[in-house]
Amino acid sequence: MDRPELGFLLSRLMREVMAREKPILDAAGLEMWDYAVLTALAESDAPTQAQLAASTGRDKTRLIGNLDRLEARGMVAREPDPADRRNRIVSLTSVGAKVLRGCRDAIEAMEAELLADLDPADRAAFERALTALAERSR
Amino acid sequence: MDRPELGFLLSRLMREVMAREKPILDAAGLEMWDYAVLTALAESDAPTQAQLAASTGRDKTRLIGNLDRLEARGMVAREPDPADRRNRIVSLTSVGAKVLRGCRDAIEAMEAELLADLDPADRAAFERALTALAERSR
DNA sequence: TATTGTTATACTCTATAACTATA
DNA sequence: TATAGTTATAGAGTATAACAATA
Repeated sequence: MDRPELGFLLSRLMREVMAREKPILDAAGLEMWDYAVLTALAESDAPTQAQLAASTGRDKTRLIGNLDRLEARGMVAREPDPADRRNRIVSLTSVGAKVLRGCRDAIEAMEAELLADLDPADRAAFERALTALAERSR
Repeated sequence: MDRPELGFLLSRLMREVMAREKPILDAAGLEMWDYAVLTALAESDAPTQAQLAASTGRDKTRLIGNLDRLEARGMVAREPDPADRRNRIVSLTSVGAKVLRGCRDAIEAMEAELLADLDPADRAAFERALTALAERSR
């Protein structure tokens, strides 16, 4: 039979990674999307919610529920932009940054373990190629 | 900021691959899951539907709709196992094999194009590592 | 009684379209 | 009127549990 396809291999690996991330996020009381939002905000504040939705790939209406929960728990702040009060500037709070840091560390450790058995050269090439390929979907 | 995470990169790439596969499958009138089922059956007939569900990662009840459609279009056959008539042996028909072959060729071409820009050594390492990693999720 | 396949029900997630407040 | 955010509605996808046939 033929070599397995990229989509097949990726979905398999994706399932594995998500399964290993889930207990980490559960422990922090975060959903997968909450985590994606916090990660995006760690890079820089979002000038509008619509922009945050676009940058995370989340639907703008569904993003609201995540922000509501994260704001209620003090992890993000939403403030009206003084220049145009229709916009809400979304930012990470120190609490959010701390929670994010904890998850990120645990996830990095999980990834290191997942990749540990690979030949070091293969591993570097894998990360390089994956980064380059992921760039395409912009 | 930190290096992007595996999950982030994988989901990005996954989205790109799926976007590129969609028009190919649309042209054949197949859903993503139909294609996964045909692919699994190409390797070998499924002795039971439950087993086919397990091997494709699909829910056993939702598999039924896919099989209904594929059977109606003559792409798969369901016959009761003479040894235990509760079981349905699912097999690929010649029509199904032909449709599958067409999609597979188109998808392989799409993948080749997607990977074309990579350094050849990186590409080989990427495929090797991805295959090894996907193996873990069994 | 236990198991395979099927159907039915409820639940979650997603997408679309109204609504409000600002401009 | 146009846009950002919100809410409400409808649709697709998923999971769970009941059902029929066979063992």
